[in-house]
Amino acid sequence: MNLSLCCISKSLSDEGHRFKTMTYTQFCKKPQDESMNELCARILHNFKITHRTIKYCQENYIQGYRLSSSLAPVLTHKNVNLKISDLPNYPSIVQECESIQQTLQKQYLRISAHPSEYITLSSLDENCIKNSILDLEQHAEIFELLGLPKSYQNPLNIHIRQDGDPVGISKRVMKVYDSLPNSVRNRLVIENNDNAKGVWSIKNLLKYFPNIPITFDTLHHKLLNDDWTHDYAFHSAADSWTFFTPLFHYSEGIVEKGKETRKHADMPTSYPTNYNRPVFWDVELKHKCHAIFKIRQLAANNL
DNA sequence: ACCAGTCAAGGAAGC
DNA sequence: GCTTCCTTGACTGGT
Repeated sequence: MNLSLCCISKSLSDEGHRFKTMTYTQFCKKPQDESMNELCARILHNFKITHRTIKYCQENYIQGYRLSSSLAPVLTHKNVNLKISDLPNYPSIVQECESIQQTLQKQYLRISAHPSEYITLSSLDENCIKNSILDLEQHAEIFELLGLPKSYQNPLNIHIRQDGDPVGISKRVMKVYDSLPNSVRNRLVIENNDNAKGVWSIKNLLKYFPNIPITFDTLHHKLLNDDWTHDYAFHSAADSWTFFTPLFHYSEGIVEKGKETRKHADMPTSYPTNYNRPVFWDVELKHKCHAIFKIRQLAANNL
């Protein structure tokens, strides 16, 4: 079973290896020089934490890693609008990324990313679209820095945030999609969602986005299955990846009043089913690496 | 050292 | 139609 760690290793985090961040509000509170120096230092630090986490995955035979979506905060804010390559310490960041590439060459790890939940390519507000594209482009810039191919082997996964008429929404999304740079478009995949009155089930994603790989998320599907069984949705989504190995999401919801909610649980009680197909699973459980180890154990016990 | 409040996004959902 | 919620982990400032 190919399992993938999402952003953070809880073990490393507990040892004090944590990402650093900065909000736009904080950035504005101090003189620009001072804030920029601090921001650059934090971003470089984040690449080093990423490198450390990648090594952790390799040491523990974890086959995939989802990059944090806040490696380089503030830069994509509309009033800042900087690329990583604009930073004064860019050479140091490049150096760290080259070092990460060397690490990746020693032992394969499938790298992916899940840009912000707030990305929307269907918005009627042009500024929202613009901000979303900036965010996606920054992710692509990081993938390029890591020397990753522009393909679904290293996917950028997003949701269709907006619910309503799927015809109009998909039309708007595809118009933006066609304008995206190759570095984003060639990696972009779409995940099912689970809003109570939502339309973006696996069934509808496949129907309205027939040429884009669809990410099957087990928990979202439980909450919005649109009359498709788990195995039918799994196989249909897997087929959409054609000759790439699908990267799916596995999670379990906290049970409240006898009902499974969309809130992610800390640890698994079960494990994902592959139906004998090759699949990678991002493990979206809060205890991160510990959840991965538990899934392995549960699966091994049932062999 | 610890704790509660803050931060960011844009659409959903509730009143 | 307006307000609150969602989500996350780290930052911030007060004790």
